[in-house]
Amino acid sequence: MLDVRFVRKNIDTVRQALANRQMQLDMGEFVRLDEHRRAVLAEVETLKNERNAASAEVAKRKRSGQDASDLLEGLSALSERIKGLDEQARKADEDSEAFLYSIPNIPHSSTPVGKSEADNPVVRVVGEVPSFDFTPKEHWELGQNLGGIDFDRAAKITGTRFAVLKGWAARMERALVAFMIDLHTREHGYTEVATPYIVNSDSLRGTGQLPKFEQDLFRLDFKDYYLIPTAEVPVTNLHRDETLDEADLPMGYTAYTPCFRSEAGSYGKDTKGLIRQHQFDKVEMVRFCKPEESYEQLELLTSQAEEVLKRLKLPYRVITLCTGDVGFSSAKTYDIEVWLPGQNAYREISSCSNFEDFQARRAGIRFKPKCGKAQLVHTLNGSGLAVGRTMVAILENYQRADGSVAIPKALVPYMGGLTELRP
RNA sequence: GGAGGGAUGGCCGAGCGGUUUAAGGCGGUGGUCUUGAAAACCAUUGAGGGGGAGACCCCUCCGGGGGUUCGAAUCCCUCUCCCUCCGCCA
Repeated sequence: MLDVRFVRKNIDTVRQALANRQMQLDMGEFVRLDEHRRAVLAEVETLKNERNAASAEVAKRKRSGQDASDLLEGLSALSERIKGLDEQARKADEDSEAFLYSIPNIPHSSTPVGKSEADNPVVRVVGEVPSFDFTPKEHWELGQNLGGIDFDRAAKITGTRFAVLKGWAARMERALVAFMIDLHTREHGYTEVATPYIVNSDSLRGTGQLPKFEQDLFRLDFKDYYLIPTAEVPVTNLHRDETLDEADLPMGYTAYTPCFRSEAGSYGKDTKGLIRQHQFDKVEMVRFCKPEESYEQLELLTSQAEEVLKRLKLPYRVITLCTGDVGFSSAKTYDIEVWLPGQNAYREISSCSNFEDFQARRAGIRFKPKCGKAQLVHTLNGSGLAVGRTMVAILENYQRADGSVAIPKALVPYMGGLTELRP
């Protein structure tokens, strides 16, 4: 959420940001709602001031045993008027806040202006794309031939967009999680956390999934609970409504969690394989920092996600999401795309974003500087990495002509010494 | 599932209709003292919103929501969460 006072004073900046994001939103409506809200507020506050003064006078007289019935006479009516106006003020507040919640973050000046994903510039290309003297297979074929990935039984147990991993594949998922978490905790200074996979709606509002993206979530038919779409939600909300110590910043958490997404609106997209599942595993990194350091923190975070791919010797490229493609809450996002020989394409495997104070404002996450008032932190997060897609990338990049697949050296210790998979 | 107890500022904790503009303590910050530090003492120390060029002023906030009242941290209803005991349970 943006600062209401910022929006009020910089309405044209907001309009430009919306245009750059290819979004239609009538900011004139916001101005009307905001002015109405302040007018009602001014009126009700004047009356409350009157009432408070009169009540204090009543108290004073009663204490000294004097009669106060003349004062009491009009007060009942005044209170009734306040009650009515308070209701109007509440409504006006709700309306303008609802509008404010629908305004996306302002893209950072370094976020390139563009209409769609076609305009995302490539920042760097890393690693060598492997060449094959045979036609490389796609991962689902490899995975099924090697007896590790079973989509049919998953469909029986649950439905489409689920997978059962068996034997080496189940172990590889566990190995990848351990490998990534070890890297981030031992070498990148992150604190590992294990959080609930179910969160309440306050948490989802805090990170910006609600109110706008309810259709992407699995909502439980129990209380106000949702399955998490990413560990970003529980981990960022660890510090919701807290004031952090300046000395602790910047700080980072890493967490492994499954993620649950309804994938509403993506019917027919990536229907085969592990790329787009209702449930997938992900290792996430979340950072909290001071405003002035958040862009260097974004570079750091991105490099830490890239390090996973470097260690696994998987070729990838980094792109900057342009204004037309960057997420609702993000001011700047780098996507890391891994090379998939079977698809002959780069596919997203990590997304690293700086939300500046957009989430912190919603979630009430502050820090107290040595001198001065508490101010909002900046929050960042990035996948480090999506585990299923990492497995996809290993299968496709490490495949051989005979259908066997080598295990990346860095992963061998985590696979109990296993160096290759054979049909 | 049953029966009780609780939720107050960064933290602990008093308050149980109008001298609460939330006592007191801890912590934080500034100062006095000191070569420096500690101790002691003094002062200061929440958030959100609105108005104003500014000095400042006003409104709201004692877990959430609703009610009673001229007036609610305080009384009533309701929800959430935490604790204790019983039952069930990985």
